[in-house]
Amino acid sequence: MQKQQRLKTAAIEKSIHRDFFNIAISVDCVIFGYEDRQLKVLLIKSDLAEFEGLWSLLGDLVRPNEDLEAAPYRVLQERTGLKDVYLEQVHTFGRINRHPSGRVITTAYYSLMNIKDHTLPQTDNELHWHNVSDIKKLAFDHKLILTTCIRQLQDKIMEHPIVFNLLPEKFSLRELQDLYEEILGVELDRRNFRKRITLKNWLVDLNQMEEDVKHRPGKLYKLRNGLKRKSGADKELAVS
Amino acid sequence: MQKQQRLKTAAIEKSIHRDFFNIAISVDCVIFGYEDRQLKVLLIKSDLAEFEGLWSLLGDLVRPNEDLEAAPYRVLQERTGLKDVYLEQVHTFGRINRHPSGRVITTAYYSLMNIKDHTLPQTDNELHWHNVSDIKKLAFDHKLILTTCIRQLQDKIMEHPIVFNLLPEKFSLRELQDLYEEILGVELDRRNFRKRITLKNWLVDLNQMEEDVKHRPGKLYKLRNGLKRKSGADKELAVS
DNA sequence: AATTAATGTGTTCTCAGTACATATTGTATC
DNA sequence: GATACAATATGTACTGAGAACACATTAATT
Repeated sequence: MQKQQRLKTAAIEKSIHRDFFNIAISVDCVIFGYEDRQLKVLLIKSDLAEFEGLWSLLGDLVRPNEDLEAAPYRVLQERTGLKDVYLEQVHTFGRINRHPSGRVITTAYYSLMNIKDHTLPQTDNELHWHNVSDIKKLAFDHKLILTTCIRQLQDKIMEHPIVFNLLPEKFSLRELQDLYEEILGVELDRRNFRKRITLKNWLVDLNQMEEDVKHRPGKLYKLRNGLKRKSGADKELAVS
Repeated sequence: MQKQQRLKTAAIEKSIHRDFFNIAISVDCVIFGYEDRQLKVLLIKSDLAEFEGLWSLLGDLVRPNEDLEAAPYRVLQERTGLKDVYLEQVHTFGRINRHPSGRVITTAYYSLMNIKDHTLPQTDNELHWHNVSDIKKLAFDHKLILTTCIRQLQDKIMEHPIVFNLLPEKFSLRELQDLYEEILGVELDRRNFRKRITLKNWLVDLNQMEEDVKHRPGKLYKLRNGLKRKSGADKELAVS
């Protein structure tokens, strides 16, 4: 077995020069947005013949001189212009035939952003927000990746103050509850929801009221300072 | 931006033939065991000059015709002879310089196995169990990987019946509690622990007693049928 | 037979989460 | 301007998991 370990190391060195070990690695970003009470995801038209007419996640190959964690940030900045976004690594997918052009293993990240804060580059009309609930089929294994990310998002939002990345700075409790209901796919009791949220001490009452609403305006809140993490994806930079 | 997408696909195709995109991908396995009230991990002596005298996790490059998820199973079988093990994907690590021999991105898995059930290959004296609490430094970024896996293990054991993979088939509640205390790094109240565990309905009372213990023997239990998953790592095979 | 050191079990308390009803406020309608 | 409407705002009782805590039981040792 010791021999095997040596072989392994030798193989790593050779892999830089031999086709045999050539496996590409990419990142794919599930970019969530929220608008009109709908959870949305940013997709781009696939340009592979195999997937004509299908949409796909935003992704790119990891560059040789780029940290893995840096790649999704780069993709996001290239596509949306956004720099400071919430990003989280979710899972790495590597079935042999998941990419028709060759062997590509991909690490999936999800990101949460406020759609209204930044308009998409107008030059690119192949880039659109899609309602998550309308998505039936995607290119590659991207539907599976999307599903995995949604599940992880659902598991996290009650414990961690992350959904606020999807909302404007000021929001009402009703807006917040709508968002939770949309992500979790369930209806929540208004009184209990308020209690749970206020108990967590995530919010600051701004002593302001909603404007331009049809009925009685609600109070406005914002996320408490210090809770907005740019990313949960930098485990690799943390102290060991 | 549309152009960029085309470039991306072209790049994927070229990457199979060009050195420029040559990034190797490996898997590393954090193989946990438990013996003498100590959480252990299986390590191998590193044979890289850069890491002389240091230990490292068991890993290998992913093969071109091998699903990513299959790689850690192969590594485990090669190293330990074990086939049916609990395996879970944890995180993918890809800092540029994490491997001295070249650019290698690695996906980390952890595994839980019962040390006594299978002796290690005697041929390989560079392969040993180490107490997790004694480990200070490892080769590569393997200490960080280990820490990440331990944290994930801690997060999971109260909700999911997985630690039983570390125990013999029959065990007493005291043994189980010792194991939980060792993994979590805390002391637990015996009465509350029993209540929490029995409430989950994971265990079957075997109506047998411990033998060869110095004092009053305790009852023996086993994991209920149907709860022992071989793996939680096959997300990619699940229904989308 | 007495001692020891473990196993085995029950009660109370706290707190988060759930179920549920009524008062209040601003808008829209007549 | 009075009324209806539709949303916001808030309080109370119930349930169940988890934590704090004390005493009886059993088998091995002396």
